[in-house]
Amino acid sequence: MNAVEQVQQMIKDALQQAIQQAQLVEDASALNIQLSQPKDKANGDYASNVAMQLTKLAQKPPRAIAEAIVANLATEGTDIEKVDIAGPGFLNITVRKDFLADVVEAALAQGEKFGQSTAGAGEKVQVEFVSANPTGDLHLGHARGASVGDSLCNVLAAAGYDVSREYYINDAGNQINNLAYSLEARYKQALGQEAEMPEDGYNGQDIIDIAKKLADEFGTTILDKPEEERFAFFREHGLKLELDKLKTDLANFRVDFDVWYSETSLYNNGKIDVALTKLKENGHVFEEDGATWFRSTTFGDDKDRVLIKKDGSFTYLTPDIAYHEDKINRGFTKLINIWGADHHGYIPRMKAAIEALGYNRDTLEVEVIQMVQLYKDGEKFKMSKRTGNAVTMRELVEEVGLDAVRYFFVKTAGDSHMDFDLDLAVSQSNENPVYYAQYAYARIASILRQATEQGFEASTANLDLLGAEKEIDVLKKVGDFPTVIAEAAKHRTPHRIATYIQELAAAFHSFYNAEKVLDATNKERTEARLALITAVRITLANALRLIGVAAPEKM
RNA sequence: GUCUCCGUAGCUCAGCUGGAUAGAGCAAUGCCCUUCUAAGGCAUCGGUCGCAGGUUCGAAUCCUGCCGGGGACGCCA
Repeated sequence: MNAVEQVQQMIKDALQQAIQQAQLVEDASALNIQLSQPKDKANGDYASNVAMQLTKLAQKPPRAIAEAIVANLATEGTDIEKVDIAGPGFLNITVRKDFLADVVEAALAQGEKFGQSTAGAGEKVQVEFVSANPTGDLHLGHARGASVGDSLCNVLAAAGYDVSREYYINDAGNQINNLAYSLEARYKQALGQEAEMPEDGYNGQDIIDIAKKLADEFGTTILDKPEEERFAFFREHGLKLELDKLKTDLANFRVDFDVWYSETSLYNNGKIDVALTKLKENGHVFEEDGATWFRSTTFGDDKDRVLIKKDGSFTYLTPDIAYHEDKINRGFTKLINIWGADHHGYIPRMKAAIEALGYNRDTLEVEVIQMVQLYKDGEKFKMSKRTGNAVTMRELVEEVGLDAVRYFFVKTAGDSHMDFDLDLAVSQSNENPVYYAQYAYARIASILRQATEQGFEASTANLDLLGAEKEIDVLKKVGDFPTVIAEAAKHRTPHRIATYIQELAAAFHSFYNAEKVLDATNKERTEARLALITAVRITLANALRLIGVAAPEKM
C-alpha cells in the first residue's frame, strides 16, 4: 500500500470507528465507506458522503449524522488535520501534508516500477486484439484497436495481472482463397499479362506490391505449373508476406504480441473436432437443412448458428469456439477480446459457446471499440479494404506521427464514437495534446541537466520544505498514480491513463510557472524541488510508457 | 423492424461504483518571457448535460418511452 492509500485507509478506519462509537448503526464494519477527492480545494483533501448514505439506516437527517460522526472521531495523533461538515452533510477532511513527502521517496526509490501494484493478484489474463485478416493493410480501426489493446495490456501488467497478448491469425477460410486468387491476378499483371481480379478480390495496394516482389523473384515459371500448385504457391507466399507486413507494421506501432495464433493450426491438431464433440455430448448441436447447428438460443443468443455448412466446411464460428476453449485450457481465467463495433453482434454467440462448453460465460469479456470516422477536407472519408482507397495505419503514422496517433486513439474511451479530422491532425500536429505532456517531460529533463551543471543534486533530506500550493498539487497528483493504474486496469479503461497524464502535466506546468526550481541562494529547497520534479519525471515517463508514447529529453 | 453503442461548451472529448456552483484541450478575448524551453502559465467568454417522464435526500450518471446519429442482424469473415 502506498502513502496515499494508507492515509485514505486511515481515514476510512477512523470514520468507521466513529460511526460505531456514535451507535449510528449496529455493525459499522459492514459499511463500505467511500472517499472522494473534492474538485474544489476549499472542500478539503478528501470528502465522504457516508452521513448521507446512512440517513435510512440511522433514521436521522444527514447533518445530524455528520455531527455525531465528527463528535466521535478520534483525530488525535493521526494525519487528520480537521473535519468540516458542509452542504447537505458532506464530511470534508483536511489532512496534514507530511505524508506526501513519502510519495516522492517512493517514486525515487521505485523508479520504473513506481505506480505498479498487486491489485490484479497475478490473475492470468489473455488479451486478444487487432487480429485483422492477413489480406490487406491495417487501417484506422485497427490502429485504434492496437492502441487501446496494447495500452490495456500494459496497464493490466502494471496493476499486477499476468497478461498475455495474442493475435489470432485468420489464415483459413474463404478470405485466404480470395487472397490467393487476387495475388495471382496481380502477379500476372506485374508480368504484363492480362488478368482480371476476382469479384471478391482484395484491391489493396499491398497485394500489388507483394505480387511485384514475387514476380521479380519467380518470373513466369510459376504460371506454367498446374492450377493446384499455383494456388498453393500464391496462398502460401501471400500469407507469409502479408503476415510479415502485419508484424512489421505493428512492431513499428510499438505493439508486440506474445503469441501469434494460427487458425489453421486448429484444423490440423484436431482441436476443432474436440470442441465439436464436446458441444454434441453436451446436447447443444443439431442437424437441419443439411447443415450442423449450434443451439445457441439456449444461452440467450437470438438465433441458432451454423457450425458446419452444407458443403461440409466450417463457418468462422467453429474454429473460433475451439480457439476460445484452447485459451481456457491454457490456464487463462479471464479472456479479454477487443473487437471492432462491426463484430458486436458476434458476442452473444461466442459467450453462448463458452457456456455450452461448460465454462462461465463471463470468463469472456469483450471490449467493443467503436468505429473511427475519418474526415478529410471537411467531408466524411469512407475507407474500404475492397476498393483499396483505405487510409492505412502506416500512412496515418507517416502523416501524423506515431506518438500523436497512439495518444489520440487511447485518449478517448473505446466505446465512444470518434471523429478523426485528418487535416487537423496533420496541419496542427504541434497543437496535439500529446505535446503538452511531452513538453512537461522535456522541461523537467532540461532543468535536471542544468541542475547537474550547477552542482545541485536531488535530495529527499528536506522534503518538509515543500509546502507551496502548487507543490502540494503536484505531490497529490503523483501520489494518485498507483490508484489510477489499478482503477484503469479494473475497469479496462486505458484512456484514464491519458487523462491522468494531462492532469499531471498541467499540475507541473502550473508549478513551473509559479515557482523557480533552481535557486543558488537556497540549496536545500532547490534540492528538495529537484527531488519533486524527478518524481514527476519518473511518473510521466511511466505513464507515457503505458500508452506507448515516447518521453523526449528535448523538444 | 429487432438488438447494440453514442448524443455534455462553436469543435474534439473527460466526468471514477449517483453526490456539493458540470471539466479539459482546441477556437475566441486580455494579460505574463532582463528569470530553469512561451509546444507554457494566469484570467475572461462559452453548456436547457438530445427531449419527456420515473426511482432517490440527491440524476450528466440508474429505469422507461420518444427524437437524432453510428454499427450489427449470412450456411461472409
